[in-house]
Amino acid sequence: MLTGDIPPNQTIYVKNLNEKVKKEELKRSLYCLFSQYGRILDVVALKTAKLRGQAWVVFSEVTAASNAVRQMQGFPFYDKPMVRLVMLGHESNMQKQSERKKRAEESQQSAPANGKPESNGGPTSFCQGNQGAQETAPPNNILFIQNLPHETTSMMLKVLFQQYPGFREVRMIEAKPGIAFVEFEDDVQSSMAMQALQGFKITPQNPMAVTYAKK
DNA sequence: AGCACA
Repeated sequence: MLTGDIPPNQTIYVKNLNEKVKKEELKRSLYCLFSQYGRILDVVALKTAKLRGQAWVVFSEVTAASNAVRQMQGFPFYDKPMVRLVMLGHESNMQKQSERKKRAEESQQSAPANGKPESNGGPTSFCQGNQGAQETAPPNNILFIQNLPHETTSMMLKVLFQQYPGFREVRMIEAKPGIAFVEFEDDVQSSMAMQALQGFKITPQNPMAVTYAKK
């Protein structure tokens, strides 16, 4: 199917995950958390002695994987910082990885969770803002920002977003801390800003999640 | 610490 070169890998490896979290919930939360950066094909997590506390997240885009790796370093996930997130793809296991990827694509319909947290009594709050991954949401000149620290002001966001052409304004809702709307002149310009500031951390535990606003 | 699901 894929011609020529082995495509650059789009799988990231995470470790130092909280081993007390049940496998299904872990996968669901990872899926939700990483969906901010792009479409996810698969999440693998096992609870065997050797593999617990680790996971593989397969993105459909390499750029998404690389953004996720950069921006989620240190993110407090179930009380443990995600340390040493890495992108896979050394010659040593290129072969295996492209097999994995193929399997992931084939079994895409069994991708974990569509953002339906069934609160099994655990902190399943990592979906708090997935109103749909940005890749599937239709472009909009208005961006929806989530996961902001509650002390964020519109002034702070203005400083960040006005660097990008077409910036119009920031709107925040007093009653709903942690989110904001940022308007641009058109959706090409809003998209540029989204790419640039996706995952930007106002504090280390708040990588901002930028999606297109719903219409 | 730890690098793959069947």
